[in-house]
Amino acid sequence: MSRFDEDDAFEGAATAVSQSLSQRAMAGVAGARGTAYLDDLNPAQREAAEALDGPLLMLAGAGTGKTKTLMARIANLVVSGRARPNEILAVTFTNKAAREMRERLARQPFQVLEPLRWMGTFHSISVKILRRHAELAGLKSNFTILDTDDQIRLMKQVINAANIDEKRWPARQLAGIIDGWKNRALTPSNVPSSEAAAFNNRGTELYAAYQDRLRSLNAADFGDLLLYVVEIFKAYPDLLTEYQQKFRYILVDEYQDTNVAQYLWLRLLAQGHRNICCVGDDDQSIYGWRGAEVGNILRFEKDFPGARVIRLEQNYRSTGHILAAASGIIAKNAGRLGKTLWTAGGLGEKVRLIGRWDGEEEARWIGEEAEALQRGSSVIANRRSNARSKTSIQESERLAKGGRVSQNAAGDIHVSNLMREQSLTPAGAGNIPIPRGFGLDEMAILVRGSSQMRAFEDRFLTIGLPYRVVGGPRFYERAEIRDAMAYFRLAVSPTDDLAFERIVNTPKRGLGDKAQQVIQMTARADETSLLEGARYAVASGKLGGKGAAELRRFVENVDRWHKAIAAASPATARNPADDDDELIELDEASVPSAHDHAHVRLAEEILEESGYIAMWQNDKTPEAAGRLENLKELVKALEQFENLQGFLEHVALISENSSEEESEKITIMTLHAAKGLEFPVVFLPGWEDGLFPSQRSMDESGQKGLEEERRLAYVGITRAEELCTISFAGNRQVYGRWQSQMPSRFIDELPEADVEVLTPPGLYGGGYGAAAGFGGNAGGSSVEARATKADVYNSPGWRRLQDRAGNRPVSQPRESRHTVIDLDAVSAFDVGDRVFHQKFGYGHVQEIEGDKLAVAFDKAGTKKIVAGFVVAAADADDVPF
DNA sequence: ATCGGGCGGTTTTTT
DNA sequence: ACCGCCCGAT
Repeated sequence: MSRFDEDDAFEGAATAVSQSLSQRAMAGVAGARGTAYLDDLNPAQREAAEALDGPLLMLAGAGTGKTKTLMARIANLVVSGRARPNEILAVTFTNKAAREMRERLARQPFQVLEPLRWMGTFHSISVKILRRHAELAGLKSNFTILDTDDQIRLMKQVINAANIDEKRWPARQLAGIIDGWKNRALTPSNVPSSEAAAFNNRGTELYAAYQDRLRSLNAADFGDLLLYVVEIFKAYPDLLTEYQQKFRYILVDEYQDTNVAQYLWLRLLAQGHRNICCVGDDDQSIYGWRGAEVGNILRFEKDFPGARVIRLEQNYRSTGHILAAASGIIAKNAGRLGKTLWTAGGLGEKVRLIGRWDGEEEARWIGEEAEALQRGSSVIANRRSNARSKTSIQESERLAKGGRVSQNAAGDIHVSNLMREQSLTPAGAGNIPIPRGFGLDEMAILVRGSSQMRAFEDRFLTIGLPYRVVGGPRFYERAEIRDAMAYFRLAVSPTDDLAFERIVNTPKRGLGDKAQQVIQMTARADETSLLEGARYAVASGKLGGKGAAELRRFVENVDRWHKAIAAASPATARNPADDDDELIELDEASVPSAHDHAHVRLAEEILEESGYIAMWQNDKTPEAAGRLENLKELVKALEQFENLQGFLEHVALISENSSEEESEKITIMTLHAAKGLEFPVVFLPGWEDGLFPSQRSMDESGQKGLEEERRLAYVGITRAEELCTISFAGNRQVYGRWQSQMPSRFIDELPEADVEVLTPPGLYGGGYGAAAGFGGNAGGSSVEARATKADVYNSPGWRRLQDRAGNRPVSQPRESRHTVIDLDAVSAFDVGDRVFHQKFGYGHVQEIEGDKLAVAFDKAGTKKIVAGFVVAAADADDVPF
């Protein structure tokens, strides 16, 4: 299979021109007169770009010009003669970040002529290193990389082999546990005894078994890639020294997202020279749930004594009000490194806050607002400026009679002189000023969870508003793509048993469980691959009937494909251990710029001859056409590569949506996906307790979880450049059930002075900010504060709104049967109390342990819950639904 | 061997 | 409400 230099060959194409130049221009940088690239940096940026030696932590807030600074720093490293580009290790978290940095570097006024060969993700760099020293980890250098899907399937096998009921102990859960261990750089023998109880007391045993299985398949999962490198470095100090000397300077982006394994990886490499520059923002750490340790960044100065810390705080992205709102929220978090964003620009628009009746209306309002903004107005400003129109006059009359909220036929809320009543808008602002007209692709809707997306898609389809969903099912994760890839994998390495299993009966070849068992048995008896087992099973007559004939054809096909591949790539014979940078350069230089496309034709043949294409052509379901399209796209993507091996390696580490259309569309994506992006107009819907902050985060991680949610809120707001609109709904369908929602506690945390409330009175009674102090637990009783908000939904304004809703079933919001308990009010419960939990329903308190309760739920069994997230319930008979 | 109905699970996402 | 998975019926 492919080796570590092949992605270089791919990336190499883009740098081919500078490549040939590099042989002459050893200085590595051209176009830089002295240090001109430092000129347009602000003082902090400049300091960070010039502090080249020793450990440096660059705390770069959102929109503070981090990448620009990094570019200058890299140029500086090279120009000052401290390092050649290939002696700089630049690590990013995602491929996207690596690609962007590479492109950005290419666009600089100066040019680093040699490529930064060691710029990439933790994983891709690890693979590079690991392919050279695979045998030290018990692998061959052509090991395959399993993705999550393979991983789960393998784990299922391990669980079944251990005679465990896979129903009660699902593979996904085991995968989560093992991933967690790998993230913390724990090998099976290192797992602390305190965690021995994991997975029915057999976690470590299964972990060991899984690792054995992987090794016998010559495969590694994502976690292994990092873990093995760490293990090798620890076990072979001489080798580590080599790499320490090779990477004279280390740059790390998004340091707040690193997990323990990545931290150790970096620390090992940086140990000698300590020339490590970590860039990050503790306030944007939002991946704790998958093992990221904010602690890494908080601890930096202890890890690297004498480290410099430079803060980039001048923000070039957002207006003053937006920054102030974001800062106000994040200030509620404890244990920050501390950073205050400021801007030299103006205050701009206030952050706008609006409540709606339910999720559908929220989507409806945002859709209309998006349309209005295109014309440079706002739905609300619009209505007002149209005060002469008939409906508006009627409404004005109604308002004059004391009605404060009305609704037009479309169900829109018309807002009266709310602003003046609430004194939240500068006096005399008779209109809501909208800075300018915005294009749809300047707008984004950022949601907490993908389940929220559908309401918007539904609505936008109805009104014909073009939208784009980012982060849907990834191209390379689609079934048809994975099937096709399995064919390619098997053709490249006929011993790839996982690939064999996946496609031996796809399309249907009459090979069911029975036949596949025979193949497995035969292969195991001969200690050989499934393909060989199949060959023998057919030849020896162990397998008969029409399945056998099909299987024979299948085996023959694979043989033929494999031969074709072997014939086309003599390079496979080269020993990867010989590779070093110089050799790679020669290789890249000799790559013909115009590939002949033999491997593309072969891929087409494979898909044809296997009957896979025919399978979808015969499929009458509506998705079939799309799947065929995707397969075409896959084949097309192959053209970018030299051979199938290189392609497979690339895909193993990368997943991206390949089709990127250009037309004007509003973007819908999750807050997580939005990190690092910016939009002039941002909508942040669904700010409701339980949804955002997410109930589950809080249940699972308590205060820590809440703080991560808060950082997510911070990330969301700081995506906005000019206009940021937060919204919430009073009712929402969750898992098919209608639930009444309470506005997010984060809304209370927004600084009043930076927020403009567009919500009709009554929808948010008690006045904005009435509940301030909740969550900070400094103020008075949160119980009261929350109760006040719950009452909002029984207020006259709310009722009226409800009556007028007309076109929908009016489901009376459930009355609060319970009082919400303060996060810290543990003593509020006794053993035996009846409690309610948003997700698990009703139950009785069994045990109290610090701030955690053990609750026996009626339906969900016994769970440990943080006390703040259950509420006292009236009595056992009082069960709703 | 293959199709369909019932059942449980259900965030966020990368590599 | 929806999706994927497993088992029972064809």
